[in-house]
Amino acid sequence: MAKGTEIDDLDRKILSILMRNAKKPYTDIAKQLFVSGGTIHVRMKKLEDAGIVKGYHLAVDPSKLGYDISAFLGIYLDKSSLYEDVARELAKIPEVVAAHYTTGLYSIFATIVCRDTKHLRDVLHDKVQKINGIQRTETFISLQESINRPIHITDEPFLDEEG
Amino acid sequence: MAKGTEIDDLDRKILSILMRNAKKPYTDIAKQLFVSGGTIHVRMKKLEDAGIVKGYHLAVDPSKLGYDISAFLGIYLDKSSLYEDVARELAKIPEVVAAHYTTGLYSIFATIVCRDTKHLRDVLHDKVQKINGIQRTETFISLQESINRPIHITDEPFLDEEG
DNA sequence: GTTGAAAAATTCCGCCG
DNA sequence: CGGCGGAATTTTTCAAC
Repeated sequence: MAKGTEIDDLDRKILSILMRNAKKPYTDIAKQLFVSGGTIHVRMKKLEDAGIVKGYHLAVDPSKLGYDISAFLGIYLDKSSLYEDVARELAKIPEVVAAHYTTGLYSIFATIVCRDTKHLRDVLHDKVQKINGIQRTETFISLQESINRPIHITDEPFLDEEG
Repeated sequence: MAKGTEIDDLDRKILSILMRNAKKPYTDIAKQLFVSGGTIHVRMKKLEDAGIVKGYHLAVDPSKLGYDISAFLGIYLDKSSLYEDVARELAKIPEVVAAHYTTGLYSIFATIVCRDTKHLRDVLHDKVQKINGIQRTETFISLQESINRPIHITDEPFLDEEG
């Protein structure tokens, strides 16, 4: 895996700012970091071309859209070699927003977001449990999300809007 | 909890598009949905004011920034009443990117992102295990992330870039 | 990495259905 | 009242240095 892209401190600072507020104008970031707007643009193009920046996403409040329940699923497989097949089936369930192949107790760790407890029950019973290769699942319902933030990639404790 | 904001199908479609690509120009979205650019702007302002849109984030590839290990932590507390205190301490650890108070086996479910196995070991041993009130933890290392996507809020199976 | 000018997008406001 | 359309402002983009 060739590593043809050097990331310096300026790149990390730009990313750190945009991870928190992707709408911040390049001109503002430039002022904050004491470089020109063009430099931010060139750096971002490099980071996008290198695949380091994967996309720009809107963060929404699921509960305000009627999605009140999120839950984590620890999934036991009949055989761990079935991982690919099961992951493909999980991807077909729109309520599944994340899935990881993991070490430890479970083979797959998935996150699902549902409207209410009935919806959750339906997804688990009618969709997840029907997937071939899943032995059983353990469900952890999230009662409260206390932390949700991007990874921290700079030395600074905080680097956010306003310059 | 007053519910003073009605979300219609147009709002949901706009959100669905921007959740996948927050950089998409309002003018493009307007064309795709057969309304004017001004309408997109007004709707987005409403959605932001209502707190439905919480922010705009850059998605980055952690491994390309040298963060190769992500892991899930199932945390057992001495007493579940300690949740607030423990959550506050977890928030001080920069490597902790998510934490949920959950039903089921664990009291808290956390996600951490680290550079390598040594870094992970240091975070677990020197930071997490030192927190008062944590009885023990179970660690699930993610070997592969197969699904990671926004919640699905429209009837359409897909609604993305290009109009 | 910078500058400055052209192109594009966002934002705002008066008008219409 | 909610959507429309154009004009003013701001931002992005891209050349040459």
